[in-house]
Amino acid sequence: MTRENDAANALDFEPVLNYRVSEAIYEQIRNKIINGELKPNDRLPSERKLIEIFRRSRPTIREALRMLESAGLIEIIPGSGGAVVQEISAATVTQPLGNMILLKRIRLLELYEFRIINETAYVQWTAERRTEGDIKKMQNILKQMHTLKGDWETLLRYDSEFHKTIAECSRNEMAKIIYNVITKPVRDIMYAKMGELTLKQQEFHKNQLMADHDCILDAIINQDVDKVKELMIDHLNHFKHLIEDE
Amino acid sequence: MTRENDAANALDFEPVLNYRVSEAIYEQIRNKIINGELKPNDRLPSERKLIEIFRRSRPTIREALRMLESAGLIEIIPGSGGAVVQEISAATVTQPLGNMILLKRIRLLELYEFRIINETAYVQWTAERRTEGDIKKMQNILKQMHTLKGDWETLLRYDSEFHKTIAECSRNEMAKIIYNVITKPVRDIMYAKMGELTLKQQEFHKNQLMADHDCILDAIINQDVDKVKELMIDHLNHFKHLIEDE
DNA sequence: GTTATTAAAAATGTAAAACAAAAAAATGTA
DNA sequence: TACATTTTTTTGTTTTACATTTTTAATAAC
Repeated sequence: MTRENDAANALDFEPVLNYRVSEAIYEQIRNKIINGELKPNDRLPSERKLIEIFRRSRPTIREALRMLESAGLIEIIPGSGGAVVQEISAATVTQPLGNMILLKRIRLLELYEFRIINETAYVQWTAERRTEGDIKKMQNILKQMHTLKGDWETLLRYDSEFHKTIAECSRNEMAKIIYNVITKPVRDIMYAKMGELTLKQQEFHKNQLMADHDCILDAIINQDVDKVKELMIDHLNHFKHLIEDE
Repeated sequence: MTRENDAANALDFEPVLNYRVSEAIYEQIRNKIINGELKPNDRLPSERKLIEIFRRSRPTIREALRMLESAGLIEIIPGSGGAVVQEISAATVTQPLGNMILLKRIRLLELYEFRIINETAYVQWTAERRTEGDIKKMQNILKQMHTLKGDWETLLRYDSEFHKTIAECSRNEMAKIIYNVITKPVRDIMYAKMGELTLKQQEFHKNQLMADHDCILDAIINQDVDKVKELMIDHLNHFKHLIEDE
């Protein structure tokens, strides 16, 4: 830190940005969405009306709309007037995260390491806070899994649903968000790797998966926080090797 | 799942998208960046040249560029010809994730709970992986903090820098991202709350803050993983009440 | 009167031409 | 060579126009 920087920080100066009109328009609309003035399914004024409102040309307006769309904040349907404010989804985060993985800025092992400590926490919270309804929901998923003869794809879908339910039952909104964000890239790789294994190996993993889940749910029901933590760590470590050296 | 859906899935149909020319151009350029054909600091052709290459009008080209920019893949500097491919950074994930947190209106206590389990993990990783350089960096921050007489604002800035350094030294890219996303909303509230306290209370918290940090750094240096975990949990719990009932 | 068809209106998608502003490159001068 | 000025290039913005698609309204048929 230089002295100049300290002085600037103290005075709370900020670099002058937003010199582009389209960015300024983007900012204004974005803020109204962020602070709730514009809610999901609300319609923005049509392009022509936005021209009148902002007193700017149509290409400029359209560039702003393109940015909003790219950020996942609106969806534009031609013909039917006005862009529609979107319910923000995990995809808006999953996509750039996927980019980072593809460009090797994040190693999958780091992501998995991160997943382990997070899901361990979620399952602990769930063990503490689970309701009768939660238990029924999780039991149902496992029951369906057991009656399943099927392929890996469907099995992994149920596996994902089980973990997702745990995240939801943790009653922590951040847990849900992060779960959704992390899951996709990790699961994409795991599914691919699973296909490369022999049938015997696949069978082994399948049995392990279901046994692990059963134990975890038992511990959740018994609210055995320490045990559920250990079980989840073991469970995730069982499948860690599938994404190693990637 | 209906039978129709299953049939569609089996045939691997996908909805027809990309009807917009600007999106198709965006996709083409994005793919060249993702697969490495275009590397960071490479320059895209100028808008005029892109018009010739894609044989499309300028507004269409510009909308594609605006999308690429919005995704954090390029930066456009006026005058100096051509958009520059960006080194993809955590910011591309931080921004939409930040949007999500703001839009989901997550309760601060949930966010803080999430912060505790995450930062506890980060500090454990850091204790395991810290280098001599890491230690020096953290010692430096604490030294500056001790010589500081100042106000809460500067103190909290150093506090933030200490925690941020821990996240960075954890050598997990997700840790950095999540730290950056969580920090700001939590810290904004804490700073406001701190101002409402009496001078005596402020002094007490100030001393606690610095004592905690010293202990944590000691444990990091000694690579005492269990202890550092306890210390971080205690440290964050000391300040938890500042955001309660918010 | 109700329904189906058709035409009009409105909205987004795209194109072309023009000018402003700012940065880089080229030029000329000392 | 070093500097200042001019020219060129590039992005930012505006205006006008037309194509395409969807919605709405009007019209015709039953």
